[in-house]
Amino acid sequence: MVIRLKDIANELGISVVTVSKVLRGHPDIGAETRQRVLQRMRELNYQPNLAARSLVTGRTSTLGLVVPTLLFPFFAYVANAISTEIRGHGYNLFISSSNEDPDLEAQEIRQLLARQVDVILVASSQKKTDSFLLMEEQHRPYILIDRSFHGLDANFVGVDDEMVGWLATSHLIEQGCRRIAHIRGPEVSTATGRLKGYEKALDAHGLKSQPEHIISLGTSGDHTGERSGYDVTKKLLASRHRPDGIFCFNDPAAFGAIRAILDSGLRIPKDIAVIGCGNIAHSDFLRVPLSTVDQESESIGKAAGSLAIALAGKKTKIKPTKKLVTPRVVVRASSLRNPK
Amino acid sequence: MVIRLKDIANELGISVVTVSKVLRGHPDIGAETRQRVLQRMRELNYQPNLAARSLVTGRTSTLGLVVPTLLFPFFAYVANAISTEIRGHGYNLFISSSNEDPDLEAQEIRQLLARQVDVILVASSQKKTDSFLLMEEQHRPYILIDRSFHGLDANFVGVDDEMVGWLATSHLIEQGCRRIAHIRGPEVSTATGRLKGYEKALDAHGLKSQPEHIISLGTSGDHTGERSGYDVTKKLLASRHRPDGIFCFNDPAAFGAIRAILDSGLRIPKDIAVIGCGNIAHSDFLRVPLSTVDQESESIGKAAGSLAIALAGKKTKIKPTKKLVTPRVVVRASSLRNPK
DNA sequence: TTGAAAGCGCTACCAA
DNA sequence: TTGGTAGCGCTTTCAA
Repeated sequence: MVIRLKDIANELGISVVTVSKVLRGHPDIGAETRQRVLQRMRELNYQPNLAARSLVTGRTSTLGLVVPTLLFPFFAYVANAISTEIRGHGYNLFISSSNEDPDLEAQEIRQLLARQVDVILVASSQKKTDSFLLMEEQHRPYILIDRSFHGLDANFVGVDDEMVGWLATSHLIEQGCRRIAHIRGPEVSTATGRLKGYEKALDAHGLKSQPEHIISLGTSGDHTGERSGYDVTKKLLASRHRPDGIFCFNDPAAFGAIRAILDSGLRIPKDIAVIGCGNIAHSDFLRVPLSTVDQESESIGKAAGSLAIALAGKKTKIKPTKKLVTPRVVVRASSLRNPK
Repeated sequence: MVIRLKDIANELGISVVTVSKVLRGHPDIGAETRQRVLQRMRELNYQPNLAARSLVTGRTSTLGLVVPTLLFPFFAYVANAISTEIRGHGYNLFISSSNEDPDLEAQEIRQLLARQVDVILVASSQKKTDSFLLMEEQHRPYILIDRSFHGLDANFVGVDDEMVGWLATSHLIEQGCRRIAHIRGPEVSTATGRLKGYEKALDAHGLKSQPEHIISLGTSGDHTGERSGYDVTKKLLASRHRPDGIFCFNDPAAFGAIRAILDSGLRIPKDIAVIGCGNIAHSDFLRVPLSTVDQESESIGKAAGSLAIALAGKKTKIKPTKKLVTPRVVVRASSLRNPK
């Protein structure tokens, strides 16, 4: 019922090799033969068995993407962009989500290796680098997305997190904030980068970074950070030097921060200005439209997709590529104190 | 460098068949042999080449999912739920997005067929059923998600759209609305189902359905429906019988509707109550927290995933399964006129 | 309990 | 320009 090369060859009284060559657009085939074959393929709706092809060529024209979750829009956007980028190059994309669980992630990577995917793209939530060493060992190219690892010289595509922190903080400073707090994320490169940018911006403007103004978003059971954002903001508001600006690691944390501030009877941005990161959709419909730093997820996905295709099938390991995308500040009401 | 069955067999001085049997947990292998093989596999980090296995077995243990876009949270949630559901069953999921383009969708389906995926899951944006007939022809099981087709007796998993319309409209009626408008979606099953539920609810409560109160969301270039929602609501507000309640096809349209209503100096929900559909994340942080009908995307994904696994490898076509998930009204400020 | 042989559908290589 | 042969890594069948 499913047509094979051999069926077409038999029907037309020619060899499978000839049909195979036509299929792949091989040059040395007679025009007439080519036409006959192509027509029959079309009539029969022939689709080559790509699993069989893979076995011979050692390449599958598939990519594997592992993300912590698709529920967080950033990863959905990246996935969509990769998918769009590789379409038309004959590639297909396996997507699996690790639910932020390092062990599940390692297992997904092993599974994708078994699937012989040409390149693995991973937004990792691991602490250890075992999975990456496994890929190195098997000479499978891989690309880190969003989160990088210290001491691992790998392909990387992500936003320039230090610049994220720098831009967000500088913006608050420009708006007249002087006691700027930072609600930071967990111990991964994105959070440490943003923190560093925050500190540099304070320094550059002669502002002192107060230890009590850097507070960490708990992660336990709070998927997006909304609730934690609320809780830690409450603490910030109670501190001796109440901040007049807060840079939040991500938008959900900022949602929580805004709720906490309004609950306390303070005004945004007059008393406290708030800026988040991620540019979650519809943030301009919020009670207080949220200023944010856009991570340019589409650019990241596009760059990662095309890098993956470039890497696919390269036998020799080439020098890892690092692509840092430039973030962009989106100013809305939550931080706009001095309308021009 | 990549280990094969044969390598292990040679090392241990046994045959590939024996190793293969151990790999698959075949019963008739001696305990000692099994242990030796398993240990060596672990030491070498052996991963079977699944492409080779597929070629023999005719099954790939892969599923293909085609969605219009991952940018719309509903599809991201469904995809995530499918991914979670099939994990641990040894399945991997190809995800591709058609960007709402019927031709691209057809092409993606062909490609997935060539990949020999065991089952195809598709949230279709097609008008024609050619792709589905192709899958039938190749005896590939497929599952329609979210959108069904008239006259196509296929597996289907989705929310009960008629009940969505019924629940939303009934809720508005309970809140005292008497002139209820509906901003409907395009000519696909989801929109027609919700419209039908809307009309039935009006009927059941002795309310007349006014033609001018049913207005269609344009789709051109407005990805989510926000802008169209705004525009058509403006029209509704200008109509002779201004509605006192609006049921919107989806949440973004409702965002637009809310903006239009507030822009016109009217109050929500006092002058006009609004309810959407989809329960987009963070809708409780909006200027006016949005009431909505939750489509239970996780349930849909879970059901679709387990159905897919049940279908995989079934040679004979079995009677199509229809799974209708029950929607759930989420009441927030945009429609709550009579707090208890 | 173990293994030899055959073959899945395709492509690479080389000869005609 | 065409095609025979071999083989990709695995599983299936059946014999030992």
